[in-house]
Amino acid sequence: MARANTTKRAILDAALELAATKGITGTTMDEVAELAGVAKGSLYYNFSSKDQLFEALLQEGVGALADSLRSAKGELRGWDAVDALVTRLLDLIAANAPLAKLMASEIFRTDRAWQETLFALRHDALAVFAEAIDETDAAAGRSGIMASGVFGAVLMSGLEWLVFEPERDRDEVAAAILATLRVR
Amino acid sequence: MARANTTKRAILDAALELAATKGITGTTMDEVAELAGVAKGSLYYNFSSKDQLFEALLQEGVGALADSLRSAKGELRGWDAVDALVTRLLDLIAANAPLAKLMASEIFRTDRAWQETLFALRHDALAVFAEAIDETDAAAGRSGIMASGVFGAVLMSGLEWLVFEPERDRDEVAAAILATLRVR
DNA sequence: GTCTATACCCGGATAGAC
DNA sequence: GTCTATCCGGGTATAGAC
Repeated sequence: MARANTTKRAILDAALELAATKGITGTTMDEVAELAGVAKGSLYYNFSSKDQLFEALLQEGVGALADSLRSAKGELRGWDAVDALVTRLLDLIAANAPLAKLMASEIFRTDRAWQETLFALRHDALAVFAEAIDETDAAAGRSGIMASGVFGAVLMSGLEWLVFEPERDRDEVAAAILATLRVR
Repeated sequence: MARANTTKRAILDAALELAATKGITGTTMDEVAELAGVAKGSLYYNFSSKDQLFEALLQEGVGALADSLRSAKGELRGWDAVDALVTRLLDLIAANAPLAKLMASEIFRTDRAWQETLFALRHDALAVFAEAIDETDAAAGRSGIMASGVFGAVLMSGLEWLVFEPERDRDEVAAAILATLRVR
């Protein structure tokens, strides 16, 4: 069982790294097995199919993201909370760029086997932003759209930074994002 | 030649529609041929490969997007220009949701045959936003990051609207996006 | 310029030994 | 629980008739 868990871990890590650059459909089970250092048979011992492997991967990754956002909000309210969430999300993206890339490319796909799962996870993460925005005076019953906007701004700026301008430092990027948003 | 052009058009339209939901890798040439109403051989007569077909598709789509943004900016400067660009981009997304989905999923891929092409197009589109931001007093040498943020906010809010909350009306969505941004 | 038919390979999944 | 070997469907691309 401990053995199984470390194998599972290796498989999930390999799958994430490959999918971040090649996409999920573009990643083959052979490649995952090779990078994980296990035989292909072991993939299918630990996961029932390729779809189920990537569903587990997204569940773990996006679930952890939502949890971290919730803890970042803590007792903060309104724009203060949005400010803290933006910064936390940027740090999460920086610490897990492969997951961020994968989210960016999967978030609007509606044909996947794991669609329901991803939709729920996406909702959990955005709900934290929406909740904070609802505590401001700008929400006006459209905090869902606004939450997506803030999330999208951070995601795209964060990946722009990591992929195309990695020489910049984190504080500068955080400040740039906050400068475009009506925070405070 | 006129014949070839209409065939090309049908192929490109079919390819875009399919790729918007299934992704490029997940779209097969057989499916494109069937939806376009032509035989598979005609695909390869008009485009040398699947990669080249999708490169042409992105070139056409993102190129037109950049042109439209530039014309929306016109003589406007600073926050007024950002405001106009946000609204125009939202309209472009609404009018061409499949392209918007495709962009969202392809923009951070770095392993594609058409990587160079897409990078240049992406730069053209973002440059219009960056230029407007540079005309404000908030740029501080980081207009590239800020432009990505604004673009990401509009793209994600726009797709949130079209994919998950289509009952809202366009003006409401535009207002919600602008309300999250420090415009004016 | 468009079609049908086919070559060829690669990817997901399974069987069964160890 | 992990391996190797293999099956089989489906995918890109090409050949050649019309």
